[in-house]
Amino acid sequence: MLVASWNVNNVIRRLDHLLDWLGRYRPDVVALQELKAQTEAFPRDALRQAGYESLVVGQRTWNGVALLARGHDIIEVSSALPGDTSDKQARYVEAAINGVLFACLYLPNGNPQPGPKFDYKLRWFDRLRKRAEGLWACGEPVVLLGDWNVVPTDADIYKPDTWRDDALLQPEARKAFADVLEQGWTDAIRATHHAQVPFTFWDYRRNRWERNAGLRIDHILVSAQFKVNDAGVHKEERGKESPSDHAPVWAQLELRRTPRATRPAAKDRIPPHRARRP
DNA sequence: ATGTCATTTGAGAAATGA
Repeated sequence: MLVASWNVNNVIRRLDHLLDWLGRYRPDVVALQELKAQTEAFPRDALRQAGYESLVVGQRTWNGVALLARGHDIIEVSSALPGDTSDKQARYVEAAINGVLFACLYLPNGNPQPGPKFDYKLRWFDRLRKRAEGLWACGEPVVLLGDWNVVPTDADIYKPDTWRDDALLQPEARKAFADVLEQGWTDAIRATHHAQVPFTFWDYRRNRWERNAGLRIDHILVSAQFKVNDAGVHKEERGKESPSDHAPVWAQLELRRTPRATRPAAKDRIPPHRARRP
């Protein structure tokens, strides 16, 4: 199963690139962020003609997330991250697709820091950590993917020192990400690239694309039921004319034959009537 | 502080977010 995540930075402006990319790679499930469009304005029909059903949580001007699926229904689980009903920003959508739970997320950027925006980022991250904990424990295969707006380590950025004060590198944000990973999730890019990870974002300013001055802030985390066969970044999308400032990140996943994290193999299970005997 | 890109407000240029 090929899954991918892409912060498209305005889905309407990026529609041609998106359709072209979907046609070339045919991912099974796609998470989109920064739609910058209301739900009614989302190009649902164009995507359906390309073979994709969509579940959209849109918002005027800012934010907006969506899940796309090819050949399977999308069963909505949640259109908001639990934990704060007063939070109206469209940053989270969760759905079941072909027996797998997908959480598409767009974490707050948090700049400038310190300040209220950074506080919001950390609160949002804490709510996500709690949700991830519940999803990990539910026993189903789960994929958490999106724009996490966090550079996990200094190895995930071209030159950390010039970004040291940025919200994306703050120790509190890095710890929040590490705390989610600590639950057991596998970072698909990290697991397949080890020391030399690819970047996923290159700021529009200061010729950062031309200089490959990038950051790794888009992440795909998978639960223990999955084997990550391969993962990467479709970097060429960032080199196109009028690109998003992010490139798509992808992972080729396979369900393990024996989901050990869920339950033991049949031969190892103790029949209930014998287990109850003293 | 700057840069880039796009949008919003409100009617041109400035602020906002990323």
